[in-house]
Amino acid sequence: MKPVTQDRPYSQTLSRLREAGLRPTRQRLALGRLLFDGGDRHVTAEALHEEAQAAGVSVSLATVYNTLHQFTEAHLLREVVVDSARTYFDTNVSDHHHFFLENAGSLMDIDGGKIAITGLPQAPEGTDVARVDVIVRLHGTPRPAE
Amino acid sequence: MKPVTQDRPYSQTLSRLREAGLRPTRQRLALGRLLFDGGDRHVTAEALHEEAQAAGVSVSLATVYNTLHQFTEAHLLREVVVDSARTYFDTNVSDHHHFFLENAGSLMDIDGGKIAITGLPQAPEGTDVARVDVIVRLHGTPRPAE
DNA sequence: TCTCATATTTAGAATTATTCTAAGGTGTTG
DNA sequence: CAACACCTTAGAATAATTCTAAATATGAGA
Ligand SMILES: [Mn+2]
Ligand SMILES: [Mn+2]
Ligand SMILES: [Zn+2]
Ligand SMILES: [Zn+2]
Repeated sequence: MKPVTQDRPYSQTLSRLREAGLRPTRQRLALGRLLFDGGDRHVTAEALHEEAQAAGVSVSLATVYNTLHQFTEAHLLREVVVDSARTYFDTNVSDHHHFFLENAGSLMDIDGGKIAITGLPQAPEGTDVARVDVIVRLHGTPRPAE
Repeated sequence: MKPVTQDRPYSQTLSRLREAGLRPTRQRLALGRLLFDGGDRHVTAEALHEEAQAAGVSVSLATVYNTLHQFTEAHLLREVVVDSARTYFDTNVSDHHHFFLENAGSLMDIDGGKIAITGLPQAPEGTDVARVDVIVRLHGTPRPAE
């Protein structure tokens, strides 16, 4: 009888990789589980790399970058541009927007269905709207009022 | 009788610098004129540096960066984050949003007064909204329909 | 199961935007 | 004009990301 390993197939990483035509390598499976198990996440390459190390998964930073980009091409992730210094990858690929806490560098989702934008001028001749991003930039309040 | 030089005081760069407490150096005056003469502009440090060279103004790239940041602190400029590879500086400091043509890397203003965003959830406890950015990402259409 | 072509990983070098350092030049004020 | 703080700048340093090219793993077929 097989022992119940700590395999957590919640994320169905394996089938996701298959559908995307990506070989289920040890690295991609491990990163996929870190990314897709549990809820929605916003990660940088560096942060995911450290998380992998901490989880005992040996993956190079180059592979983390490769994998994040491949997952993005496969629409398993999307990029969020909020900071010109680092790139965030988002496991939530549905239509949504973001709170960005500039101090902490952390992102929170805003459901796309809850927001409406009116009065947008039409896109210039010869262009198509690829996406509309709303970023609500937040600053921590120094002291909670007493 | 003084010749009519190509000084174009349209931008009132000198008085702007004075108000900001910045010494009107040759470099800051030249960059200020490039930025503020004529209409609203969206520039990268590199692009402004090249423009200065082309205009025969000798300024180092480090000074272009310093100046852009000082102008931003003085609210003569603002930063626009649309691309995680480069920082854009915007001479339009009024409330507005952007079209971003991803192919060309160019920005176009959308008047802030024309847009309304409804349904935004309130900012999390302990945070203040510093700004709301709307970015409409555009892709060029391959062929104009005939 | 073995083989082999192909996909993948990776260390380390390279690239690129931006920032830093520290030394010399400039604007302002008395 | 002197004095000093402010500025500019060349070049080095940083940091995120990409590239290179060599080693390794995967999977289809024998
Ligand atoms: Mn401010
Ligand atoms: Mn960078
Ligand atoms: Zn998100
Ligand atoms: Zn603008």
